[in-house]
Amino acid sequence: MTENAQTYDASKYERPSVTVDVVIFTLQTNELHVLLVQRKNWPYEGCWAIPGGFINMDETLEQAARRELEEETGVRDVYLEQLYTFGAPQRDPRTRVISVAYIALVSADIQQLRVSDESTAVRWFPVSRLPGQLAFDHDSILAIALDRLRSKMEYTTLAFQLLPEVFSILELKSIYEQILGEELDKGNFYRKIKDARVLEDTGLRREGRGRPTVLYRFRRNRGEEQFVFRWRESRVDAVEES
Amino acid sequence: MTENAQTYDASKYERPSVTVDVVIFTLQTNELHVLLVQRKNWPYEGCWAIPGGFINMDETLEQAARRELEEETGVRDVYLEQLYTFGAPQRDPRTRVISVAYIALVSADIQQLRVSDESTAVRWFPVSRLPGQLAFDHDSILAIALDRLRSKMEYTTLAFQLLPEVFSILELKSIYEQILGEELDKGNFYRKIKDARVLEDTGLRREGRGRPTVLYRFRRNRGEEQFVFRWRESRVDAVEES
DNA sequence: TCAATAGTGTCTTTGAGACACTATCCG
DNA sequence: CGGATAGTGTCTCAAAGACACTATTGA
Repeated sequence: MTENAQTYDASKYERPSVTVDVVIFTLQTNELHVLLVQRKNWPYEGCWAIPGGFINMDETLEQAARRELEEETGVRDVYLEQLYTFGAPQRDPRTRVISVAYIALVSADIQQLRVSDESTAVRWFPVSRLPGQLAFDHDSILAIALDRLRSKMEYTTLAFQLLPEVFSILELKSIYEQILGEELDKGNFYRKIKDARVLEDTGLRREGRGRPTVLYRFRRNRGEEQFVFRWRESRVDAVEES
Repeated sequence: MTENAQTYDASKYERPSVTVDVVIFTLQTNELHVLLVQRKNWPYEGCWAIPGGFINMDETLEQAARRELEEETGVRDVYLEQLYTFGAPQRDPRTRVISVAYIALVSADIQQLRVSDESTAVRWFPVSRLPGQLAFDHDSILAIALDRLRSKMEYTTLAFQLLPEVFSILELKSIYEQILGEELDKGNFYRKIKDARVLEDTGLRREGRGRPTVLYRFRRNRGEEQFVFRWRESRVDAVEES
């Protein structure tokens, strides 16, 4: 029988490595994109992968994720949430690596990338056109991240994280459509958003070919006014390790 | 700048320990209970804690969770799902320990416990009457587990995992009430359950003081007939690391 | 005035909740 | 019969969806 955590002698067991991987989403030209890095070394040399790295002994998991995120994109203070922890024994051929995956949502108007020392490239890819198979089990991490994103869109204000500071209601609608992969009724969308009272008129207008657009910003600090978006019935966000 | 995962030299970094903790729920005398073990050694000697242990290098996280579960309860083949990963640097005074927490639901009719070598006791506690403060950050792990359980009850068939093989509709209603902490309307409950077509009449009846009860079993293999329970509007299951 | 885009009103259907009613047993 | 428990029917109200309508601009 295995000894349990209660009489632990720190030096006694072999320890796995622990990494944090961050699936970073953004919206570009009205399409959902994900940030990938191209690996320079074995294993999966040349393959694209989800950015990540080892945790330091003195930081929390979330701090590690924010550090990775900033190293790749220079972005701070964005939405970040823990996704799932992947720990299949052979997922990394070098050694036992347990990876705590996070999702980050980066606003559409921020996009400076930094190629890290050990990658040959960093790029945004539309989620519908990925560059072949990803390294390690990153295909399934990404798939699970997308599921979670879709599922959370339906009952939170997550979508706002992807928009620039100021936007129109139809742009917001378009994000929902992008991510949910389905058309939404314009009238019903207007109604729902207005009823939810999560938007603040900026007084700005944007002129174009037709009638000018009213621009809003997201109303932060709505206090406890918790609110629920709901666009469809289905909701499945159980996650199974493969 | 930290080196990233791509040029990893296995021996180069200090590694954290990784444990799996399993929050095990069951239903006893119509009340939700959780399994706790009493610690024999430093730290938190004498405190109650969520059962858990170190992962082996050759097992998946889920296998480790199932192993722990079986060591404590002798139970196999129960519902198990990953909850969240806790990794604050000082959560364990001995060394850096990252803990992947799971939730397990154990059917009401199975209850043999095994006191592990390193605990002085193992016991079921009603979630409403816990034995003071738990060890480590286990209070917050348990709180998050309860939130998740409540939230998932509202749109999945999770509740069935807590029932014995055969049960009545009113017993099912009572589980929902226990976990959601609120009364449900009998008529509406009947309607919803019937409409959902997740039950199978066993042909059995149970006699008591009044009209006999029809007994059902959960209809497994409903194919793709995914279905949604929904009892209230609210749904918040975001999790923040403290 | 027309094309183009933004935004509103309204009817129908669905489903949740409240609650009163009926059913079947024991004594 | 009456008390006890199981189970059903039905009314109301609110929200979701479909879809037709109006509004405001530039060319």
